Amino acid sequence: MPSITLPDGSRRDFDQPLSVAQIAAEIGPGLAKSALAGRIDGKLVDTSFVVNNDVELGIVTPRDPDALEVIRHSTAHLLAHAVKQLYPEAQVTIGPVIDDGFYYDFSYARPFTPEDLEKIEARMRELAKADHPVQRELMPRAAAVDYFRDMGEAYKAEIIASIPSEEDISLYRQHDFVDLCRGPHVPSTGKLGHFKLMKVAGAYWRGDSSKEMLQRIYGTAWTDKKELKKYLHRLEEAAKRDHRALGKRLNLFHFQEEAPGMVFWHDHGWRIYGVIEDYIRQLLRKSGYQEVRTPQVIDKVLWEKSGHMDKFSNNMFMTASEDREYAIKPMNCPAHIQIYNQGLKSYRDLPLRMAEFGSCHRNELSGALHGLMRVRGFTQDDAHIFCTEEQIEAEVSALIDLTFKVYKDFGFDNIELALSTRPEQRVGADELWDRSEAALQRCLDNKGLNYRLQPGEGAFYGPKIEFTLRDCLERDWQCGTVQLDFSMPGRLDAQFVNEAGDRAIPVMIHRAILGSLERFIGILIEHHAGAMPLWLAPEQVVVANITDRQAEFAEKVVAQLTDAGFRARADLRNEKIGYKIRELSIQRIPYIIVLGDREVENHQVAVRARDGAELGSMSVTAFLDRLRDEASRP
RNA sequence: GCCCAUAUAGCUCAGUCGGUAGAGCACUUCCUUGGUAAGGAAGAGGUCACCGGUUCAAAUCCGGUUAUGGGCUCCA
Repeated sequence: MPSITLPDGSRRDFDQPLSVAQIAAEIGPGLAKSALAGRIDGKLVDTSFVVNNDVELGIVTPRDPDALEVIRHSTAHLLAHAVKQLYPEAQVTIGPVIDDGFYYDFSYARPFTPEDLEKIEARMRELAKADHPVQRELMPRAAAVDYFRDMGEAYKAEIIASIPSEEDISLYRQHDFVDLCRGPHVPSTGKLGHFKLMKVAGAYWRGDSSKEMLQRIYGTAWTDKKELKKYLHRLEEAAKRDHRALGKRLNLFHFQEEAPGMVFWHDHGWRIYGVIEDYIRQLLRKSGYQEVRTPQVIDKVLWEKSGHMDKFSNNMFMTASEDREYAIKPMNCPAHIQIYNQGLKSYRDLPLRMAEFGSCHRNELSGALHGLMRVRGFTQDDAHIFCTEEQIEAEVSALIDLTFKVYKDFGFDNIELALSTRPEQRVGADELWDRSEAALQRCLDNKGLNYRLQPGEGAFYGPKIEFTLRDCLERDWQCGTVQLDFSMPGRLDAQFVNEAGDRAIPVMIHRAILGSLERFIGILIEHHAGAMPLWLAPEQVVVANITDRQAEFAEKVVAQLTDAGFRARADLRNEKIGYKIRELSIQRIPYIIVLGDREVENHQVAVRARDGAELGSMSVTAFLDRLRDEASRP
């Protein structure tokens, strides 16, 4: 007879098998009412699951971290239930849980409209209110295939038929709706309610772009009303930070129809770009890199040799002149090898670290473009390290440290790592892949870093470590990358003379820290909501006079600030001070200096910080000290 | 590239049933010299994304193209 260990360590013995729901009721009526699922020895089960041996049991209530998973999954079923009632000809396919919610893919003759979504959501609420019990049943696989095929659910039948095992299939039934599912689910639809349908989009059947397009309905679901509201609020906040809107408002950059995916940088945006470039450049010098610059247009022959034409010709911009075909440089590594190849290298030259603010163009699919985040023309903070196999670990280790430092300087502390291993389409012998994957893994392990394994996600020439940073809205951005490459140096004839006097092929490490400057600036804009930290702000100080009488003094103050290396200007327009302050505040200027007759008389400046704080009057020297202190970080 | 939606003044957006275009902000000029988030008045500003079709008549209806947005796919 079952003996149940509860999460608090207490044990209860029962003299007959009981369901999770019954056990919850034994513990307390409140618990029985709020039970959504059970967790048996760490595995989630339905509340109807019958316990007949000794286990550890947790009751999943809305307060349990696992509750969201169950609720979202069940809400996806509720969505499919409503769609089948309203549009019986629609076929169901899959409906998984995702970050913040769920989706369900349907096959239907026409796209769902926003009005359809409203109707569906209303029906979902009715079904939830009716509190239909959700029941699990088992069916042999072959019978399940027939069952769904007879219902006209060809996609479901296909999914079931592709499940390899011969074990029974579990189905979940609620009212007149039944779906294939592993579960678990909430005991009845009344447990659901804090959800909202978000949008419809197209999605390929089985994620394959050669297969038909389905209608995907996205929804969000939470354990209570407050959580749902919090999520919707977070979306609003994210929308307010959209770098495309801020880029326009702050006059940083624009895009236009004639150059899709290519940035027109305006003065202020280009200042940010320049500050970042200067920062990286100064870091490169300290870290033993040489900086180079390579051509934008290079004969296609080089790209054939490197293997890029083979794999990426669809995404490369081509041009021709005098019967020669050229590619617009999509990446910098082959060009860097050309520099490396000038002059015979010795093992004493290694490691040789070569960096470039590499301007690249890739003809990304039009539908993939997205503001600064996904562009066709961009600049990588790229570098390649030529080294021996023995040097890999030290180099990669230093790169990991360097990357963390850069992110920290830009205000990102929350960084995740991933190790991506050999993809299906690749160059190089498996033995090389074994060695390079092991080398990266050793680096991560030796540093004691946690990382996610991403099998098959490596580059075609080697495995990689990827750095993902999380911004203040908890969104993830993959930026940095360290890639090992045992193939390309050999393909492009890179060599060095080793200690024995023989020719050997160096290993190449590809690495970028920011990724692309364009994208990184987009991330910065959103992370800071346009209010760039002082050292990055395009305009650091604006000096505003109250009347014409202070114009001359204002110019003098600006000159002093500019001489000290700060980005400052005067706002001498014939406008009231309140008007100027409002406008400059909207422009997110870090410091506004207000000058009236008092300041002129005392030879002081009245300082107002971006957050609205008035810092009082001080001498220009004192203000400069403050600026220097703040801007010296990093 | 695929699915859906959108495109009107510099910006944000209205524009009903097909009858030649409207607001706020910004801009220009004038008045105002005002102490910490919008002072007042006047003025100028549009081939309604582009190409074609229907119609006596198209911002409006239809088709195509381009770009953008939300997804999918892709991402060296």
